[in-house]
Amino acid sequence: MPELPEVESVVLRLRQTAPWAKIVACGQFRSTTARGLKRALGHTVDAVDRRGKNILLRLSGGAFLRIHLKMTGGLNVIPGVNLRQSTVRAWLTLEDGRAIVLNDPRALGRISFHHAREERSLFARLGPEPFSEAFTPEHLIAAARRTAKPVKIFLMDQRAVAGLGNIYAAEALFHARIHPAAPARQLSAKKLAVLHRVIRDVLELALRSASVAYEDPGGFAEAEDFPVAVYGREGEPCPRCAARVRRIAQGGRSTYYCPKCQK
DNA sequence: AGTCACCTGATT
DNA sequence: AATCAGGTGACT
Repeated sequence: MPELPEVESVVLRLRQTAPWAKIVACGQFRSTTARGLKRALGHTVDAVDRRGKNILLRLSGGAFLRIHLKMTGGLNVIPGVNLRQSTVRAWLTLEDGRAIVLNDPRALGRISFHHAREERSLFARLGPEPFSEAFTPEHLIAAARRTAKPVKIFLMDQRAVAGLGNIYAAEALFHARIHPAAPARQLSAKKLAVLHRVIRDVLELALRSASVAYEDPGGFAEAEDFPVAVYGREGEPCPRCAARVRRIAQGGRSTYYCPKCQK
């Protein structure tokens, strides 16, 4: 999926399509894609929120739909849904004819219906929003002290901070000059304070780039001008020191880093 | 913490 | 044919 910046750009775009007409029909091609979609019928979307990488469509009556785009999902509002389009996985048709469509080539994206009271437990294990006041250097330091994970796994885990994925975790560690395999608990408070700051910097810059993404209704477009330093650049020169970027596997995923800058 | 599972498409 | 992909939850 899109990581936090791309999800946020989807949310901002959805908000621009308000006011919303009543949801009058819905559909999905497989049972696993969505749960309880029909319970949204007759309601309107009152607000669109984001929690970590989750999109929340708050409905009249207090319930909400939780949408997770996973790796390749996209959420679009279009004049009408084209069910011949192979990436369409689920849709909500509005009374004015428009449709909210989950497009996802890999079909990993999920939608679920929840009552308002379920929100707390649903996100109980999700860490603070990176731009919230709750996400302080002290919070990151305390979380790091509690884990045995390598720092890159720790950042992707969503419990210390919500919204980082494979790309921006690697990019943040590059800018903080921290080796991705370093145990999080062994990092100094000073290093973690730097990491805290670069997480915000990286996400903010990515968010600006991501505002032009997701124009492609068939899926998602890559953020256009985010200056990727190491991700996907195995063998290419580090932009800071020109050493070759290295790729290692962590938790079954690729991690990219500069072996000279990140000790 | 690593591995698999969920899915499909692009690339080697 | 095999490997990889911006995620995450359920295993071991």
